[in-house]
Amino acid sequence: MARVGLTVERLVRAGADLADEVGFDEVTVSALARRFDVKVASLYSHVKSSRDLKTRIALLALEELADLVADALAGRAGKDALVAFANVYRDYAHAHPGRYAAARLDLDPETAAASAGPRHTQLAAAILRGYDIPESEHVPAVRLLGSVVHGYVSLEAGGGFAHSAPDSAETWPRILDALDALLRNWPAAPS
Amino acid sequence: MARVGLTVERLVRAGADLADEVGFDEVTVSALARRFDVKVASLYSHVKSSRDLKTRIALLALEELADLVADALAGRAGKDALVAFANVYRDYAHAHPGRYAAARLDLDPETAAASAGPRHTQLAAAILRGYDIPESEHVPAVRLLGSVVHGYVSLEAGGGFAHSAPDSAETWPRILDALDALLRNWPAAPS
DNA sequence: TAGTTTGCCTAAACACTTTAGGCAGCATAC
DNA sequence: GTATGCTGCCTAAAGTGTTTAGGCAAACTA
Repeated sequence: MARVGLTVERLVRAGADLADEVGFDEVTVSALARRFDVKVASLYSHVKSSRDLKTRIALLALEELADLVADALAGRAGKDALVAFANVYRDYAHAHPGRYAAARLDLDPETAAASAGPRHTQLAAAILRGYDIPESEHVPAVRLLGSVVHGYVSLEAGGGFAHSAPDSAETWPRILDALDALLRNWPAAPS
Repeated sequence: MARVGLTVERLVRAGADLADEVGFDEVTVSALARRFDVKVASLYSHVKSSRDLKTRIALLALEELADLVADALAGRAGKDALVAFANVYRDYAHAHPGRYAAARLDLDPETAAASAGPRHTQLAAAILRGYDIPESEHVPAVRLLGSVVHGYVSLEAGGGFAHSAPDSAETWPRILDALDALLRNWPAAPS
């Protein structure tokens, strides 16, 4: 019985690759075992359950994404930063659809709090430093930013823009122009 | 063998209810059979497969939503229409989380084209009539609108805003204010 | 080298999906 | 009012995924 050298890390990484290939919903403990040419039960020493595996893949994706965003934002400000920020998500979703889907998995509150999720919020907030938005409006502005980026990327991934012209790649820069314009002219809060 | 009177319509409606109760991912032919107190195999005369069932639930949800949006938009224009439009989606997602998730199912191109999906696009486009946006910018504007609404609602549903103040219900009106402001001051396309 | 840990195994129970083939309830035709 | 046929729900069975219990051998540790 040759030992293959399974570890949680290897399993999670392979699971993420599998997700990118066949879709996050298709990631299964069985499929992962096949990929390592190992019996299914063997994985259960490393991973508690199918749900646990998926959660770990989600955490990996969130980390990777946060690292990429942090890199992209370094040394940029204003629209430059905004565009870089948004493109990281969109490019990642295209290059790693399974991982991106994983990053959208509903985590339970404690897990979510310990994940890279909050880092994403902070990074988004950092972009606002390049714009003149009152502190009190930062939360809604960050949420809008996240909504637009996630919304566009996810509708695009779901084929929502596939059957109308022009191509979704063409309208994307316009979306960013609009977002930049909005942040430059953020409306005053009503009295 | 008392006949229960299964029909595709009853199954799909019950499936949608089930989705709202336990989550769309948990909707299963078996669970549906249990709900009708009928053997699993019996459902397969009405529904081709589990995938078929889910697709039909998705189509139902898209129809319901489009009808609600159409109703809400009747007799409204400008920001009034925008707010009504966005609220339909958000309220629907809160009241019917499973149906809303179903509406986001990836449909194959032909099915998607025959669904109420295109109606959603048309309804969103109708909102722009209340704003002064050049025809050539309608597509990006509609996509932005859809992205913000879907993005916010889906991040909210995923608990993305759950662990930061203020409550997501409080920032929502500000998001709509911002969206309205953006549509009123849509940036000119770069030369 | 002996003992302990630990990695991967076999075996088995349980759930969901899907197909094949059977029998009985119901509607129609006479 | 009975015969005929369709259809709805059934039983049976095979395939796949999840998960747990318990075993054997490989690899550290002394």
